[in-house]
Amino acid sequence: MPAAAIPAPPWRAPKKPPAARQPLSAEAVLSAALRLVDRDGLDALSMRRVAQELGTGAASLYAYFANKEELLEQLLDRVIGEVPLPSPAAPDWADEIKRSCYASRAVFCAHRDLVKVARASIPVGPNSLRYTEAMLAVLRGAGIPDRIAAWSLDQLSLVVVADAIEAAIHAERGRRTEADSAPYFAQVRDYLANLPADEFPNLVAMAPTMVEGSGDERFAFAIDLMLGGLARHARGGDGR
Amino acid sequence: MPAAAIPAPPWRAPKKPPAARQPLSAEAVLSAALRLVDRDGLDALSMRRVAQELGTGAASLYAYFANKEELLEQLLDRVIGEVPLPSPAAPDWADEIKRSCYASRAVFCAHRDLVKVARASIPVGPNSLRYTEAMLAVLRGAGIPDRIAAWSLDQLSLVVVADAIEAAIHAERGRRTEADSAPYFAQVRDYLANLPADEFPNLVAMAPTMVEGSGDERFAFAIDLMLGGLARHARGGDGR
DNA sequence: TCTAGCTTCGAACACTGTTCGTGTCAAGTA
DNA sequence: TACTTGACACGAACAGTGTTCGAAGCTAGA
Repeated sequence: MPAAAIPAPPWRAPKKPPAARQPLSAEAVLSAALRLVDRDGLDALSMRRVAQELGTGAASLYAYFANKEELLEQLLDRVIGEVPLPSPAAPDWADEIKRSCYASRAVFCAHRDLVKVARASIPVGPNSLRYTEAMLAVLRGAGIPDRIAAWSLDQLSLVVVADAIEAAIHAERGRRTEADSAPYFAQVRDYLANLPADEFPNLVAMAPTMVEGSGDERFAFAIDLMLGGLARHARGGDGR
Repeated sequence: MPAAAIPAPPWRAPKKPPAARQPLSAEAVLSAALRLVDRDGLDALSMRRVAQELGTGAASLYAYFANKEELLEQLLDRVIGEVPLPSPAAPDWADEIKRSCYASRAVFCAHRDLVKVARASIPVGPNSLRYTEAMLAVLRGAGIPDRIAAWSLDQLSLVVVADAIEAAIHAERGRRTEADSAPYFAQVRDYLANLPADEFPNLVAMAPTMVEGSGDERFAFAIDLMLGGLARHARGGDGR
């Protein structure tokens, strides 16, 4: 008669806990990756850690993404999908563009430094395409010629991304609010003010000005500068 | 009588070949690093390979640079030193600024993708300071208010750097000349043209326009857009 | 001549992205 | 029901990274 309940040999036992994980998919990987970036920042996003978040190994991810770059690309597109699309029916086109730029910046800043991956400016993801389409509709609706519209949109995106990256860098270094940043900017100002005045007369004189203005103010200025140059191409002449 | 010319025991011998190397210095490290970037690109620049270029080990570099970031920072400043400074005595300030932006772009592009390291926009190296000083002199000389001058300079640098990065990315992928790029752009154009026309009417209609214009033309447009917005702040009103 | 301090750097650490080959399991076929 | 097939999963390994430690070698001062 066989002995009941023979314990499994311990050295052969461990297997793995089923972990109750759903069967893995590109969607699940992206969600895990985004969770990780939001929690620990872009530098913490390694293939191993994403896999760990899903209770698996790094090799499994390569079934859904050719490489890390592709994963990041799709992750960025997913975030861009959070940006509300501008409406071509808005009464003031310039205002609508401006509002949309602010919205983009806000979305990027809400995901730590993920925006750093936005390098190659040509957008290919579905959400990026939708956004580009909507922006083009607004610009063309304002009577801006196609060439100007296409190139300006490039430049606007560039400014938004660059500004979001800068904001993210500051935030990562603990300068999240204006109050947090004050000591840092004061330091920069003092450094500039104490340069040799004969070689750097302008920098010395402008030291306070150089660090003036909040991130929001500088961003607003950049967008306005761009739109100011753009307005003269819109319907109705030079746009003043 | 001692035997002459006893060969050293081979198993203890190797030591190292003197390699006729000068005693290592921050300058020498930077030169080696720049040589490496120019030859093999930024991705090839690892501490080990820079050290190898100098016939030593990676650990030696840390006597001169706190870390890789500091090395890259100084490397970039060195390259910025190659840009000729704009002259405040130029007859047309806008033209001088434009010329300087072109010169910067050319210098960046001459060093492969090194420009990618230009992220934190606040410049601290001596050459960056000299360049900023000279640009500020031109802008202030044009009667542009200090705040506007400071913020615009930020934006101009941003555009120059971003454009140089984009050019570098294209170049790294073998699209160095316009002829090299043609097949790639044709591909992008066809992709856009074949999107569903009901969801992307503007992108489909503008497909040829989206890829129109050489890198130089687009860069010129970006700078002009910026200067167009800036001109209205210069002495003499809105600058048309 | 002997010591003190500085420069140099081999070896090691803890990571990274990516690939290979095995292992597992469900569906389809005989 | 038994067997095969194919897709998915993933541990282990590879070649590389930035950085640190501690032991050597060298030079200058006593």
